[in-house]
Amino acid sequence: MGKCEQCIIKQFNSLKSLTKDELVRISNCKTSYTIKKGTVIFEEGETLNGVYCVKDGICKLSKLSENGKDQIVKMVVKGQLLGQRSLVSDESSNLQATALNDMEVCFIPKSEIIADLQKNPKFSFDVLKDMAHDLREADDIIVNMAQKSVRQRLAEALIYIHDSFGVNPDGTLSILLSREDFANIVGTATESAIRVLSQFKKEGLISTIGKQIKIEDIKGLKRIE
Amino acid sequence: MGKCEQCIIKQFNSLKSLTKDELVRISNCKTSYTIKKGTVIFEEGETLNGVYCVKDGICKLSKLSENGKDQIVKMVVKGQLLGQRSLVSDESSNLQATALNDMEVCFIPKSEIIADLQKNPKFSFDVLKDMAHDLREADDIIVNMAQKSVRQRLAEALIYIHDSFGVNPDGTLSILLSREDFANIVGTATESAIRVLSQFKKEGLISTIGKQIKIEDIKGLKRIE
DNA sequence: AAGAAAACATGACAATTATCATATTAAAAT
DNA sequence: ATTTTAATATGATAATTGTCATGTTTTCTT
Repeated sequence: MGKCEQCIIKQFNSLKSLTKDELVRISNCKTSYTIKKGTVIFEEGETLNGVYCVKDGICKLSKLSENGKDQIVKMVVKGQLLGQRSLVSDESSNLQATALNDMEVCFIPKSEIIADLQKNPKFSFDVLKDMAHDLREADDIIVNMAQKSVRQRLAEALIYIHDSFGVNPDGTLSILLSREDFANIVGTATESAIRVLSQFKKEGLISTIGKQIKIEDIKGLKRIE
Repeated sequence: MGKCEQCIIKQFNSLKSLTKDELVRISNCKTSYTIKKGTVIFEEGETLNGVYCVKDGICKLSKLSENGKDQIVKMVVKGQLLGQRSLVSDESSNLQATALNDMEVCFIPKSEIIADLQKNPKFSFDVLKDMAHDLREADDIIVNMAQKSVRQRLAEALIYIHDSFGVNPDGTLSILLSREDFANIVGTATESAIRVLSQFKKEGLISTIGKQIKIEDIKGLKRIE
């Protein structure tokens, strides 16, 4: 029983519906990679012929807009899959994936898994549930982007990162992002993100230890309007 | 062979993978409705126990934000399904559906179609493809909302409506929206939407016949930065 | 350890967008 | 047909956010 089998089950929780045989076969043809921080894993427009299973590290999924800014749409962490949509659609990727720190991934060729998707209805129904959930999340992001201020969006981004990816033993956010990354998550200028974070600090909502951010008053952040 | 069978095949183009037997059965248990303009078909938080198949008319899918504004996330027209996600997820709807004009719909109970989704792998794979496509579109909207100006977003909304839903014989957009609806699509104040549309008119990019809008210079709209 | 480069920070100002006030016009109701 | 209501329009102003300049700190390189 390969290590990939366990890894894959945890994340893409749809994969729990695969049979043992299916998992073993997939596990056998995986390839492991180490990806260095800052590396572009795949680019916008690139055709993916498989999925990456993230064993360790974090990456961002972003899309370049015409004004040259890179909008971060989603972050993928240890225990999740990268490039799921390539399994289902023949279109090229609409997003770029970039490692935010050193990563360990394993690659599963599309050819290995697509037959399961088409033959195992329970499996594909589970994947469907996953996508429906992603779609719902995307709706929420659209509304936030359209209706909320930079201050609100940044507060929510901090809360989201805190709740979804957790904190280090010292209470700082476990994911270390540059100010530019924060700007690209909330869709604002880097200077604006810096200013708002400074403001949060002055107000005692967050504190910083070097580049690390610690949320001091999560209720206060939630109260921002 | 019921009329619904044809209707359903056209739109949710995933339904093409259903067998004839499956379609006939579904067709038999459908219920037809007439929905008047302005009617709320379902609300945010409501649990849907089926899908609506739009035979005629248009509706908007929107989500109320905390500031009281209603962000339009998607528009559903004749030949499309409404509430697909309820088939797949047990979560309640995150969106509200409101008829933009008088509509003809038929309702298919979830119980009738869910078994097919779980037993017919080709069918559910096709649905999966559809959702992957929707997700890609949602990414694009997020980037637009985050990175583009109101002027750009409104120009793109006009082009989108023009290209996706077509025009009347006199060249006006076939979908008639209020200025407030336009504001809620691009995520801005009603006054701002009105101002930008007036500006477009002054610049000769669009013209108006009453409330109807006609695109006069689509290349000009696309050139807006 | 010193220098170069990148990231962070902040001020000054411009551009964009929201809000409030108030007309004007169009649509609906009686 | 006339009143009432809702939608459209526009000005004035405030608030938010972006851009450019510049300085400081941190990180990386050699």
